[in-house]
Amino acid sequence: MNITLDDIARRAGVSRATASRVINNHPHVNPAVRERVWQAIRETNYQPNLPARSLASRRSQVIGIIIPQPIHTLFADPYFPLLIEGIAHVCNERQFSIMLDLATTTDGDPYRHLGRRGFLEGAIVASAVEDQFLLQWLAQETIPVVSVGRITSQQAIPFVDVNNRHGARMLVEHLIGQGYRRIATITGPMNIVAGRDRFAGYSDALHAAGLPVMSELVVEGNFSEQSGFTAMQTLLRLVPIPDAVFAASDMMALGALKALRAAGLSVPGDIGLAGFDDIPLAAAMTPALTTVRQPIGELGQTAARLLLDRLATDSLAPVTQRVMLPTELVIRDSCVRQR
Amino acid sequence: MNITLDDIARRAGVSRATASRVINNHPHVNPAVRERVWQAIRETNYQPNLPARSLASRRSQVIGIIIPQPIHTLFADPYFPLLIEGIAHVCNERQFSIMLDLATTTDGDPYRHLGRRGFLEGAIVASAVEDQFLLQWLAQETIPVVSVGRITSQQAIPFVDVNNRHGARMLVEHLIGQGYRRIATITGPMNIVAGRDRFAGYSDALHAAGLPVMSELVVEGNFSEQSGFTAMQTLLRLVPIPDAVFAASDMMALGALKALRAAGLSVPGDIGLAGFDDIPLAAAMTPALTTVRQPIGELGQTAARLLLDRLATDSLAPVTQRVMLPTELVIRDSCVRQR
DNA sequence: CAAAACCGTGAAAGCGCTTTCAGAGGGAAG
DNA sequence: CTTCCCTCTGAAAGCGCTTTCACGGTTTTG
Repeated sequence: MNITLDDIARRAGVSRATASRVINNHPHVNPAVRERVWQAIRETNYQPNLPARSLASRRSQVIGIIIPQPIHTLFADPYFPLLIEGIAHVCNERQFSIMLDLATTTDGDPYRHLGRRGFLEGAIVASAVEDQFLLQWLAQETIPVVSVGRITSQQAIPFVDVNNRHGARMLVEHLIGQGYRRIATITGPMNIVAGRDRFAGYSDALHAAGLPVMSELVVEGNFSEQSGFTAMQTLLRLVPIPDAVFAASDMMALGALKALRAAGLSVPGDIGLAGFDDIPLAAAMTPALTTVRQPIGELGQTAARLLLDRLATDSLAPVTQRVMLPTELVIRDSCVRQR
Repeated sequence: MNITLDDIARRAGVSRATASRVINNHPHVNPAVRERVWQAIRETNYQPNLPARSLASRRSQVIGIIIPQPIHTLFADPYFPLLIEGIAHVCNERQFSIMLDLATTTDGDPYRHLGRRGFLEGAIVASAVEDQFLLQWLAQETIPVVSVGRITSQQAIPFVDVNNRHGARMLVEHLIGQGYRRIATITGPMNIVAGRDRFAGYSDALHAAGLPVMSELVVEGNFSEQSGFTAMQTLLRLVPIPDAVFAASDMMALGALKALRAAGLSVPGDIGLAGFDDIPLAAAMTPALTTVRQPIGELGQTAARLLLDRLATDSLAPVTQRVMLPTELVIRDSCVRQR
């Protein structure tokens, strides 16, 4: 019923093997023959059968994206869409398909063994909370994995990351330079490397300036707007309140801003505010948010390239690659010390 | 190297056929044998090879979700995540995987023929702009498709939808009941049925009340917050300005609200505002938004069930099913006529 | 000018599963 | 005691492709 490679071969007067070579762009095929085969393909509008191809070649041309978070939280923050877009861009170029593992992100069995089952050739894992499921999966899975952001306990996994610590430090040093002294921070989740690193950068800057890190000024969030709102409310109960706040993500900064507004405080008039990520929204906020830019799309592209390059070279050597992308301080209006 | 079904069969002392029967829960297998096979599977931690299974059975257990929009717009609105979540829920229950076709939503070839290529067993298409690509794809693809929202020109496609027209009418009648007379609307895209229907409901309500539909009071948006903002700015240039605005999506209502605030107008003090969708944000806005609730998650679940049921019955008869889900008027604080 | 290298091609052997078919055995029906 | 019909099982034939191997023919090399 469906057109198969045999049909094409017969139509072009060649063997199945040759037809396969043409489709896969293998060398050593007479140009005239090559053209005959292509013509047959065009005439019949032939579409190769993917499962058959996967079975025979052991390559599915599909990679998975694994983000261990509920799907709605996943899309509340523009970070992930931008990351995925970067990945998708590279995958499209190289004719790979992407499977967003939604089972992981909803209520299904997390981490079904799509790799061992021959479905995925590789996977990109992002924003990895180091939970038991993830580690178990990584241990059992046999396909190449690239991580966006490091996973502490799995040093063998290639990753692409930004220098969170350095970026955060630059930012907080900027705050100190503006004259702020009682600087609070709303951190990311401390079970994620990015969360810990940005906090470390905050500490670094304070230490370097001879300022103490006071635990009352440190509140843990989870990168979401809501958590930023709540954390800010906590900070506002301090006496005196902080004179500036470094939120470890722009979305948390947004939440914090809303809490400040609700409390009748103005930014930067009454209190300075800074974020991290430089999502598009940051520039559009009032006041425009001072933040640290991380090249999110590039992060995705790089991760995809790392993975696809690895898949292309059949060398089984575990190429442990690490790529660090630079961050950049973006100074806007949300933390200007008023005299 | 990898464990195959043959290994399992040998280990359990049965034929490959029997092992396959056990795995697929076929009847007519001796319980004792069944248990032996399961034990072998457990002991070896066997994972069946998916491509091989697809090839042999012609069923991949994967469905596609196709939303013909750039990925970042896709996630700016909570509508799609909620829809996807609904679909994912049902798919997880039935051991199906979901492929979010990101090639469609980014810059790749839209609509690769994943179905004809044996990769997808079925597809759900949502928010379908009736462009040439979509129609061409629908014409060529041979797998079952279910649509969320109708596609005018393709009446044969089963769909699940809400009664947009009726919902919009109820809402606008509520506005009229509040005493508003100069009621503007920011419509959805008019090349999508939902956009046209909500506008039709608006017209219905005005006609029924003997009010004219004035073209200056109708501005087309595209469901996005940004478009709501822009459209509201347009409406604010009218003299006099409208006394109420019906935005055909909550996100557009949010955009409109921001434009009103920027113009120094208060809602509902100076102007009434209403939306459509009842996304979680609607209740959280200040003022809380009066809107029309559509059961987004249920929409996704129903679509998935329709598709999966269809796949389960091998009957080739094109079962054209239509499901309409109810909408509900949700009255909050954004359009209360002040006396 | 023989040997070696290379090019272009087809036959055939799988990849790991599902599914049909046939058959053995046992109990119920005639 | 046949005949028929279940239940359970294995052999075998694919599903549609890739890839190895072998082989003739043509070039290049020493």
